[in-house]
Amino acid sequence: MARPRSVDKHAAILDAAIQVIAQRGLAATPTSAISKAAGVAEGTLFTYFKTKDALVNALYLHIKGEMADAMVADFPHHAAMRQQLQYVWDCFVRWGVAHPEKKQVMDQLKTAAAITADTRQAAAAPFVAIEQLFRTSVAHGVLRDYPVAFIWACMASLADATMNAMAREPDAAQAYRQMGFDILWNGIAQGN
Amino acid sequence: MARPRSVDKHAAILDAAIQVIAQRGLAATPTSAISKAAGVAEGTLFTYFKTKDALVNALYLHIKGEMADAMVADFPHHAAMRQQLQYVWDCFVRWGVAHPEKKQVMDQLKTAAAITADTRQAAAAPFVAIEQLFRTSVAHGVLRDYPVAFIWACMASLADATMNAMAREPDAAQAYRQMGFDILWNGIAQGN
DNA sequence: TTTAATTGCGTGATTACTCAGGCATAAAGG
DNA sequence: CCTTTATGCCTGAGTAATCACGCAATTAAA
Repeated sequence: MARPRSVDKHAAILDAAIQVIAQRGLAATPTSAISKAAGVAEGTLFTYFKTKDALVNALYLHIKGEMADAMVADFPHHAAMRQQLQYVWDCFVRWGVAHPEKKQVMDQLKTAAAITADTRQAAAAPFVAIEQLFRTSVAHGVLRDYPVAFIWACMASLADATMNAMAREPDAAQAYRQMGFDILWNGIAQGN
Repeated sequence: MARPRSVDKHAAILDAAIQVIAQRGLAATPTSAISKAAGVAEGTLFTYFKTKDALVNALYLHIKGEMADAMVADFPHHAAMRQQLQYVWDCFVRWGVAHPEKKQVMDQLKTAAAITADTRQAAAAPFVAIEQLFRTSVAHGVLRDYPVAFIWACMASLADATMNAMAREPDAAQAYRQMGFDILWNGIAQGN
């Protein structure tokens, strides 16, 4: 019976937040800059997000969800585990290079006090499938018997370093992508 | 002919900044909180550091310098390269566990817009010795022929993941320390 | 006696969020 | 199909709070 909220505006605000935060840094971006970039009034931002912190948490979930989507699409369910892992790695790392602003924002949000523990937990949910891949690989003896959470953390941190190298030297991006994966694979795969 | 600046106060301000920033996050720590924690007046903080950004940059250099010191002391110059690398790794990772507040602050500063490019470059200087270790290792065929800067980035990121795991599960800290190093070593050492 | 550190209140700038008035939309009723 | 009406979105100037830093008076070292 009333004017509905606009999905477009919701998305525009999140997109604007990505652009502005990537450029200016989270601490230096006032809500006014975000609303202005989104093409809405300052007040409107607060009908879509109760507080700035709420916006930032929503942004975190939004970007993490996109990352997970990119890694799950076209997953080679019947390939060998090494191929599956490489697929996940490639998606991960390519996503970062294809969306540098989003990666920069994630770098900021990772350590932001505004992100609650609940949000961090919820953001991990879409990645259970990949954790399952690790679990299976360990069970089959393909990977060394390390805690799955630790393997995941090592992969994420290596991917981060790799994406930075790819961004810094775009000409050698493909080489770094493979180097990074080789380091990961040699690090965690069971030698024989 | 005049009252000299106090080395103690300079140090007290840096120490206080570490404590407060680790607890509240960089964005949420006003200079007043730092000066209060340091036991000096607000104005005094600004005779030791021109601006808040200057303080933050000095803090970055201070902590990075400490890290480098921890890794260079008692370095086993005549040991095998694997032992040398493991020594560096152990120092690095133990430093993080021994100084959790400092590590937290570094996590914040790593992505802080306040840190200038100059500061980042200056902070890298004390680590040239370790970069040299990598260079030599690559030249001798001990490590794979990857760019030294990339190897360094991978080590730093893996160390970060390892320190987080050690902090989360102190009982398994030693196990994680070794796991992390094994992953690194297997990842970058030349197989034969 | 001179110089500069020290103090802590003052201040101008910034910012997250509010709110009153206006307006668009969806449902109800004809 | 048109009108009515209730609902809640949209706007942007306003506000209270916060903060980095300045400054005039005071104090301590040389």
